[in-house]
Amino acid sequence: MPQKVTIATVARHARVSRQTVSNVLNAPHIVREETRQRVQEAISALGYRANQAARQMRTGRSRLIATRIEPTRDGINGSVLDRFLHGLTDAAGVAGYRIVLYTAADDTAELATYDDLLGAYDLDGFVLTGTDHGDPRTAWLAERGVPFVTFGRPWDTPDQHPWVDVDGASGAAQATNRLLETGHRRIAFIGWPTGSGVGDDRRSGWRTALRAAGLDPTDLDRETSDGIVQGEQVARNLLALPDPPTGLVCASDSLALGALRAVRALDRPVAVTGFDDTPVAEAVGLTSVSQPLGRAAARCMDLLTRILDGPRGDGPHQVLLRPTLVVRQTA
Amino acid sequence: MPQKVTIATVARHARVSRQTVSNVLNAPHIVREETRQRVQEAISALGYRANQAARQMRTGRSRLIATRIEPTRDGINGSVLDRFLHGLTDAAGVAGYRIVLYTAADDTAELATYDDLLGAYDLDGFVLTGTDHGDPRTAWLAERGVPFVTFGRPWDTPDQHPWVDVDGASGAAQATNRLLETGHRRIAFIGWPTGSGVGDDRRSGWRTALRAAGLDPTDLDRETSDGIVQGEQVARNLLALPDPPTGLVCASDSLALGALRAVRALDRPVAVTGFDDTPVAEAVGLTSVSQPLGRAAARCMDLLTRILDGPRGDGPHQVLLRPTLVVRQTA
DNA sequence: CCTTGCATCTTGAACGATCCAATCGCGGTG
DNA sequence: CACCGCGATTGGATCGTTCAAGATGCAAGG
Repeated sequence: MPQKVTIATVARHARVSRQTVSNVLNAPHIVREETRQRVQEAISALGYRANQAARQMRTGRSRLIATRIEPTRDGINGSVLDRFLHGLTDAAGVAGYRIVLYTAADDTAELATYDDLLGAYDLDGFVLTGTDHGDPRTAWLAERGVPFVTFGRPWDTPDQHPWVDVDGASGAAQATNRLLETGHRRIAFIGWPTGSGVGDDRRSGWRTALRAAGLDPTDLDRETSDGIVQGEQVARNLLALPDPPTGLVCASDSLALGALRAVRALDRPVAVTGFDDTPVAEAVGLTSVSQPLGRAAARCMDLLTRILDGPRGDGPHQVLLRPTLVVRQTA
Repeated sequence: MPQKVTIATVARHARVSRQTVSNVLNAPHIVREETRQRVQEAISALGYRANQAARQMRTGRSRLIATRIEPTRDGINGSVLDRFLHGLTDAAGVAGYRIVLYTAADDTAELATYDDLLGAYDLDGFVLTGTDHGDPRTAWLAERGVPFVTFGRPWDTPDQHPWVDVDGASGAAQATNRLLETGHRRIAFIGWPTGSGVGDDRRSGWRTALRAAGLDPTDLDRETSDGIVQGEQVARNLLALPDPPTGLVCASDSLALGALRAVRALDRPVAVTGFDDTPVAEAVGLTSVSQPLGRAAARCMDLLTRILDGPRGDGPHQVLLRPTLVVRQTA
């Protein structure tokens, strides 16, 4: 049973005072080089690790960042957050932080959880995902001066806080352009009801791309809630038009999967693209828009540490990343 | 800017000593009822929350539990861990713990991370997932007396530590029996190479079910690494036999998806079942074995808190849960 | 009336780090 | 030779909590 190694142990071993050891760790430049090395050797010889609890008590900083883990609603889209979370954990580790998870049934419960996490664990900051119009969470956090970054744009308030997002319009445009390049002229969009920031963004990309090609998007724009069944129904509907589309750009892989089912019933080929490049897309060979989740997570941590670790060279506080189109069999 | 509320603030407000407040929180039975209520009122009136860092420094307990988040290897199976993680976070919250994430490139890095987490954050325990034969992690942790639970059986050493697992043999047997009940007599198994605990377990379930029905599994047992392409290839091979199987029990949804592709090329119907009931299975209508991940996570936390929060009524330290078969179109 | 025991509550110290103010050594200056 | 300035180092106080030991009050027992 090895004795506990504290800063005092290291100090004795290197024949300096505790404060000098502390300085070596927190302000190396004010310690003479020779002394610094001696202390460093003692640290690694003894396997010393600063006790976070003690440090936190004194400094009020925990080096802990919270993020929420969702109850895998759809199951398909869940994997997006899963991958983001992995990237976040990685990036946090590099920056010397750790990710703490929490769940919340609804918004009220979530705010209560914030209070708890801040009060009991002295969390340094939050990473929020899936923000939508009029999100109460950002206001709550901003009000209390808690550092946070959102993955997802604040759709109402312009740039009140740091965020990272993926350009959904660009993604949808890329998918649409791919179809245009392969000769399609009648390209429909299957998306969510207007009103959701993410959904409207993707829709606008499709619309813009069509218009840029001199085509009219009227009649080809459909709205439905997310899901395979819904996608199939809407797609069937579209394909029964007098002048049916030959390409379907979908706002999610779930919708695209449904669309694929509708297409399979036909004898003519219809191109389909999805969104998010979920494992399902890869499995069934669905062309889909892939979000750079690892990079997004890294940028989130970057923005957050910039706030936490003091005013470093500024750079932008808002980051918009471009997704890429992964071309497979369906388009 | 509200003043920080400490145990001393509460003590003053309730006109008792700090220690009495502490007792109300940690050992309510030794405080007079009347006093207890007065303190409780002060606590809620002031919105007091015990500072974890200070508590941790004194007790050496952090109420933090670590678990690893994997780099979504296959992508399909990733969602299993995702759902488990969500359940774990929930269960931990109820028990008054929080989940901290970490990643690790390889086993050596993982052990180093353990050291770091224990040294710096004083973690209370670990939940390990995906244990396999001769896992170095369990030995390392056990050696140092660190509390941990594994989700997944230790396949070599019999019951050295608490674990929770899902009965893969039962799952495969259920899938096999379903096919037997619907009239199938030639039922093949597509699994992973022998040597992996999980894979062998599932294979044995299929074999046992066949034997119990008086059927001979010889010739119908196949081994391949996980993946859609691999599944397709092996299935095609099986279906080309002189006396081909009419049902395919697969060790994973990935393999089953591949098998489905092979089947689609045929004109006769062949039943296929998968394993893990991933979102993909639901998406394509694949019959699959569903693991009770939420319950598994809850049992993990239960076993862990039993170790951490002192000797409660024992009960078993090993839990084997039964999966259920989700019947869809493919079988 | 004093002792004993029990229940209840209070006081001082400790956990391990950082912050603060004071001290030390040392070469240069008046 | 006393003094100064400056960088490097030191000891003490501090964060908020729990532990260990001591104090208090009350009732029963001798």
